[in-house]
Amino acid sequence: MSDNRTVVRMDAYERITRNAAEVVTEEEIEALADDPDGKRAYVGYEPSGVLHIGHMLTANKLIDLQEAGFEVTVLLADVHAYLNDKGSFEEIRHTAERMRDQFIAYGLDESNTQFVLGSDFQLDDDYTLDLHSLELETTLARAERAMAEITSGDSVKVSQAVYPLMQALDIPYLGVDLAIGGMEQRKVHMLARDVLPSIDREPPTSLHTPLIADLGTGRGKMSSSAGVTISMEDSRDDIESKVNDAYCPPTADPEPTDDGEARENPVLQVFEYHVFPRFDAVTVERPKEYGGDLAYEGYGALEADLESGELHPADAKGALAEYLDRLIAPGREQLAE
RNA sequence: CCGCCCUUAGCUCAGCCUGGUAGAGCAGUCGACUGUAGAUCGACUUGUCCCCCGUUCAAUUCGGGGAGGGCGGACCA
Repeated sequence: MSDNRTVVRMDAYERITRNAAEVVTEEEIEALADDPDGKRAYVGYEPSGVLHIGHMLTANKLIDLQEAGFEVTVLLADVHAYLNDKGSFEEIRHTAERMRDQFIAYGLDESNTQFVLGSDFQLDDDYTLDLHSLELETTLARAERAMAEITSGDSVKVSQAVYPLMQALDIPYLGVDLAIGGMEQRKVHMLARDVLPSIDREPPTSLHTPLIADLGTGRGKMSSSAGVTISMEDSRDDIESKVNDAYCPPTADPEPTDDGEARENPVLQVFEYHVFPRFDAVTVERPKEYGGDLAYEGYGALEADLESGELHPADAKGALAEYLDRLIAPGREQLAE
C-alpha cells in the first residue's frame, strides 16, 4: 500500500458487497462491515487442479474481503468432490495440493489465507455425529433441491444428499462468519441457515456472486464442464481466440433468443466481474483510424461507451483478452513449473 | 426380490418387426457477409449402434446372459 493516494478509498461495506448478486442478510453484512477485523470468510472449492474463471470470480470477492480486513479460509473440499463423484479420493487429494498454489498465484494474500483440506476435520467423530444429526433434520427432497445446481451426473446418489449438509456443518467447524459462493450455492446456504440452529449453531451470513453467462452464447451460465471456459491452462492465444469467439452484441442488454431465452453480454460481464475489480484503470488500445486508445477507470463508463457505439466490440475484446491474460499469467507460469 | 421400459453422433432421438456395419434435428468445424460475436447463407466432420455368448455366409437389427439407467410393485382402477 505504498501509493494509496491515487486509489479511490472504498469503505468496508462497499468493498465487501460490490459485485455481489445477493447478500443474506443485509443487516448481518452491515454488522460485519462495521467491524471486519478478525472476522473470517470462506469459500469451499472442489479441487480441480487448475483454476478457472469460475474460481476466479469468488476469489475476487475473497481479495475484496481481505482488503476490507477479513481473514479468509479456502476450503479445499476433497471429501465433497469425492461425494460428488469426481474421482478416487487419492486423485482428488493430489489435485487439492496444486490448487493452493494456483490461488496464491492468482492474488490471494498468502499470509492472510488459511487453506484447509476438508478431510482434515470432516472425518472426525464429532463432525460425523453432528452430520448425522443434520441428516435427521433434513428431508431428502430438501437436500436434493439444494444440490440441483451443483450435482454432477444424471442420477442423484445418497452421497449428493449428504454433501450440502456437510457444507452447512463446515461453517461452524471452520469458525466462519461469512460464507461466500456463487448463486448456485444459495440453496445450500439457505439450508444451512435452517438446519444449523437445530444443533445449537449460529446460522451463517452468506454472500453470493453472480453467475456469468456462457461466453459463446450469452445464455445460461458459464460452466467448466460444458461450453467455453477460461482457465490458467490457457495460453495467450487461447484466450484471444476464446474472447474473440465470444457473443458480444454492442449492448449490455441483448435481446432474448427466438425461443425467449434471456441473454447477457458475457464480454461486459467479464469486464465487470473480473477485470475492473482487479485493475484501477483499463486502457483499450484502438487503431488510430477508429479514434485511438480509450481509458477507463470504472466499468460503468466502458459499458456506456459500448452501448453508445463509441466503443466497438472488437476493440473491447482486444482489451479483455489483454487483461485476462495479465490475470492468468502468474497461474500459468506456476502451472508450468 | 419381482415386473415393465430404456441404452445408436457431443445432446435429443429415428432406424431394428421384414439381418447386408446407420440417419435427422440441435451442437461443432470451415468459409461468405458484417471492423467482434450473433443472425443469415454455403460447405463439411463425427459413431467400439452398452458388453459377452449364440444362430447365421452376414447381427445395431434375431435369441440368451450380463451391466447401467428410469418407472412400478397396499387399496382403488
